Amino acid sequence: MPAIREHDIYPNDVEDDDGMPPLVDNPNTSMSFTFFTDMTPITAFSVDPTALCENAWDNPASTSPVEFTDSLDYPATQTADRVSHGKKRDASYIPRPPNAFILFRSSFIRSQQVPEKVEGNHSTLSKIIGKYWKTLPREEREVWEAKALVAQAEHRKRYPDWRFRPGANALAKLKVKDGPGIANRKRSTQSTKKGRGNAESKKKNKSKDERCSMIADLLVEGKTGAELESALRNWENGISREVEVGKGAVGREGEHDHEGSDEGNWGGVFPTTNHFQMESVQFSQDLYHTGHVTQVNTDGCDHPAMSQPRCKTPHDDRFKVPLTAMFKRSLSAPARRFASPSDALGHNRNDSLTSNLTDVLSDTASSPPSVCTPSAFPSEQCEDPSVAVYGDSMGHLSPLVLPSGLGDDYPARWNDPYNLLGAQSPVGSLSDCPGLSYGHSPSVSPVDVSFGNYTFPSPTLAALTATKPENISAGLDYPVSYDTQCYSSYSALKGWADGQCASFNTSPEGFVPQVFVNQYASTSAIYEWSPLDDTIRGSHAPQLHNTFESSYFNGFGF
DNA sequence: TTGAATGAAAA
DNA sequence: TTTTCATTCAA
Repeated sequence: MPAIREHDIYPNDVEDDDGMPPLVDNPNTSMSFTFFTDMTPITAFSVDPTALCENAWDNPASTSPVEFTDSLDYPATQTADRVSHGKKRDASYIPRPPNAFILFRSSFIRSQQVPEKVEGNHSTLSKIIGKYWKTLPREEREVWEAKALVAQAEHRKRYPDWRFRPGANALAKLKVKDGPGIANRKRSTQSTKKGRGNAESKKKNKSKDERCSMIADLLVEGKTGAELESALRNWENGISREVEVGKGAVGREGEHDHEGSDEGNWGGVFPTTNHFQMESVQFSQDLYHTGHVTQVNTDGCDHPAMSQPRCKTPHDDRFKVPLTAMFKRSLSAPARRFASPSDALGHNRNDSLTSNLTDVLSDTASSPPSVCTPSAFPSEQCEDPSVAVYGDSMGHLSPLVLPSGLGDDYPARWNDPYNLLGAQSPVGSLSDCPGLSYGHSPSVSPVDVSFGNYTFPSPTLAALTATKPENISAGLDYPVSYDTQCYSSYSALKGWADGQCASFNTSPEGFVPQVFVNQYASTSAIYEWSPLDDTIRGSHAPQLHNTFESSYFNGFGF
């Protein structure tokens, strides 16, 4: 009996009664995409991240032994002879889209910077790369985040009906042996992986971990290949000698000891002479000459923003919120149609690239909303306007640069969160919204948005509605729900459709009438968003519920 | 290894 | 009903 896999087809929904699309490999999608070859919105990358789209599924992996490339080793179509993790996959298997780290790791391994002699074990390599990953400067990591988003979008286009089904394989295994498959998975205490083993094995693991750390550090120093091998040998010899003379093992010239933790206390600048930066992560210094970047040194390194050297071990908050999450912030975030004080204060609006990525790559009907904005919302039933929940400040957003030139020619986007594109409302104002205390109208008609060579259809409220599965509950399986695992609430933006109020007087508290309708909540609710402090407040649900229907939006072009 | 996504337990 | 978190799976 073949194993059940996440891509397996459930004919006639016999088995799959969750209301979600069947897990069908449907490469013959009817979706069409317009290509705008004259649009190059991403100049922050020396290589257009969308290039990945061309490589991700169609091209074989780079054959260059030294090039640190971003090409992906994904099947154009699922071929029977492809294997993943050494597992045989059947012809219709659809792998998951890679995340940023996976892309980075793949590229890194292909680049063969770490000689086989130094480390050939992929598990260990993963550890090394993981450590190295943590040292990546923010902007470098953002490139991979961007690539991952592109890969995800590409994946979504290619397999619109695909859905991740963790445990499908486990379930199959469960049928074979009585293992802990997803079906009978029980919550347990924290993973017992760590802490296992006796003292000796722990010591061994620590030693291995130190070696990984050392290799990662050498990579950060720019040592690769034979040079890396030699430097590592020296270090290992040093270790051996110190053990011999009874000093015990010391980590990396005795400078520090991780004590099993990745979070050391490296604060000093570590010279970056990385010789193997791939093309797409070689950032033009022009990026910093545009005046767009006002990088704050929040990484604990004493350095100007220009140089962005690495710290051996970042010990700050830079990556506590995944950049990807930031990229996603505008999915359901308010469109800032009013000049925000933040803007007035000169906040750089360069995270528009982030927005571009988000908007381009997002499919509101199936993507999770931000975990950054706001971190939590009042419940739909909240009636207390004092319950204002604070989201992230704009300052936490990506410092990526809006390419000069982008703007005039760039199409307006329906959910441009900072209205960087200067979209004007095509429809009227409050008076156009009869029967409502708060008028609303779409700020712009939905438009397709282009990203590199790709144009993605703008999500529409209609689409949102159309894809809402029946009989859903509690946000689970809901297309725009999001469980962030670590970073607060998914339910914050669940089911929220953007509705923008047209001209309306700012409330005495400074709240701008950005109106949101959670039409999928049990009770529709309307909230106001303030750009003053990025808070959401209020609920005007009861009295407006009956008049605030999606059809109303539809009447305005959604 | 990191990160996205899921699903189910806990709150 | 919402939040948390173990688990799977991308390479």
